[in-house]
Amino acid sequence: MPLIITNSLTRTKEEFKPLIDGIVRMYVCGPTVYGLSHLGHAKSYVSFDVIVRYLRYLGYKVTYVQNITDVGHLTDDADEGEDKIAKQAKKDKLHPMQVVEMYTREYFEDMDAMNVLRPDISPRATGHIPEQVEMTQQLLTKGFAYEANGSVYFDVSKDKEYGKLSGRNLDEAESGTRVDVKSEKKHPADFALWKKAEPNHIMQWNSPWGSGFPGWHIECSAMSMKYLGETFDIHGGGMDNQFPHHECEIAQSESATKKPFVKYWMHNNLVTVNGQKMGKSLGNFTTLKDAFKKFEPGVIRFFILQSHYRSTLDYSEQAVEGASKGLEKLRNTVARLRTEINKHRKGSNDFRERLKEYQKRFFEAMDDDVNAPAAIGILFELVRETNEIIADGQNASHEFMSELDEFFTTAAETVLGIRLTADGTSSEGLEPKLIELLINSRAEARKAKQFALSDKIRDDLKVMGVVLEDTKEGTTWKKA
RNA sequence: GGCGCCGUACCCAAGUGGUAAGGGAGAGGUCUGCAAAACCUUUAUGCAUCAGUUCGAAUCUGAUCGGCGCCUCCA
Repeated sequence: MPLIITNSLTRTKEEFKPLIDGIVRMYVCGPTVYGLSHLGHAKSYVSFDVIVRYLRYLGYKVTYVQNITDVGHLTDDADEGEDKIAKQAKKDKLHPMQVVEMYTREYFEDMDAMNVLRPDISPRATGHIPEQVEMTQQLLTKGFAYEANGSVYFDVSKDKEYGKLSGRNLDEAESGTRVDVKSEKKHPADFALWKKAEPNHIMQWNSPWGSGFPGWHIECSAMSMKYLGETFDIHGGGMDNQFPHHECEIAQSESATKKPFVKYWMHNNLVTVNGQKMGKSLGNFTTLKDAFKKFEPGVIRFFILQSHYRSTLDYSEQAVEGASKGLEKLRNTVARLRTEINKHRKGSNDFRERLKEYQKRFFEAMDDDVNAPAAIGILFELVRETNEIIADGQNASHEFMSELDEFFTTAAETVLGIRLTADGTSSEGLEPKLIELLINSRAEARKAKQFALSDKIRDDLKVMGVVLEDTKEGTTWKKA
């Protein structure tokens, strides 16, 4: 079964065939580091994390590049207004690079917590000013750009294909646009490659056109092509970046190289709150740091994966709560399965054929445009069957149980990045030993029918955030 | 105004022509000193509405209603 993905460029599902056999070169638009990441960011980076994981599982050698935008995006429309990072810096009384450094660290911390694998290369825009200047120069030389008053703009009228990703044409954009025509630009859709800086602008660099800073789109073109080549396989990002950002990337890149820029464009959909986009401007966002106070990071990841990457996901605490319970169910079953394996039970392998069926369906779902929610659904069907086998199973063999465990591990942990053991529960250190001691004392009290004492131990532990659960096999504990 | 998306149970959410996945919540049950947890069973004759195509439609076509995204920085 081949892997099928939706290509935003052709608006169809296509079989995935990398340009070079066995190798995938992939770029995803990273964050602008002037604030904490929120759930919307998480949806994008978790989605592409699973795509990378699955490509690697399929045997591709993936080079995954994701930029850090630490300069150049403006607060305002029409290439005017303030630099967002500089604005935040002024507010916090910090140097812009301090702001950038701080939020870059926070970003990686949040992603690490959600088990998002780090990109192979995390290039920063400020570290690639020469590349951006060079590309701008190239576009000027080839006649696709013009200089105006110390700034350089891309001339969209020179690019016949401008609009092919977003499906809009320039005439309509012109009549419908709310952006005022800026005198410097020849056409309102022209966009800045390089912006002249005012003397008080902190972040500025020398260039052939005077001191300034790069425009919003050039960094992704310059950095992706530097590390992945002039044509590469996958470019990803949020749907809200499709226009103008990705459209402009295509325009400037293909004008500069005269080659196709990207084979497959993949766009993740947005997180909504009561049906509305979660975003900075609306102020309806929940930062990951805040979400992690209520939910384990793995739960947020699981919640995101229960919707398709191309669908919106409506956020509410109730919905995440549901995901949390579901994840716990999956983990409980796998944990129980693992203790059963060690009992070395003898039995038949009658379930093997059925397991193969589940495996087939799981990978078919993943092959169909990385349908993680469908794949998770299949995993839960297997969870129910696994529980049944454990409950009445004199007949499941040790070998079969091991295969089952192996599949759960591969599917959940390797492919989907879902940790099957809860974060923060460790068997190391003094703490678990002390809890075991208390559990044993409580067991003795119960045996002696001293229920007041046994209940007090249970209640006191609960206050400390340790929950005891009585099962047939004895008492287990976990952190609430 | 232009381009595009969506409407599936109380909540989240798969399914894009063959008779409604999955998770949560709810209900019933097993277990249990009690409680919790866990596990099992159950829960949409129907997929916004109306019409059409078809042997067959949540899925295709048209219309209507409702919600949203992009066209400003945004994942």
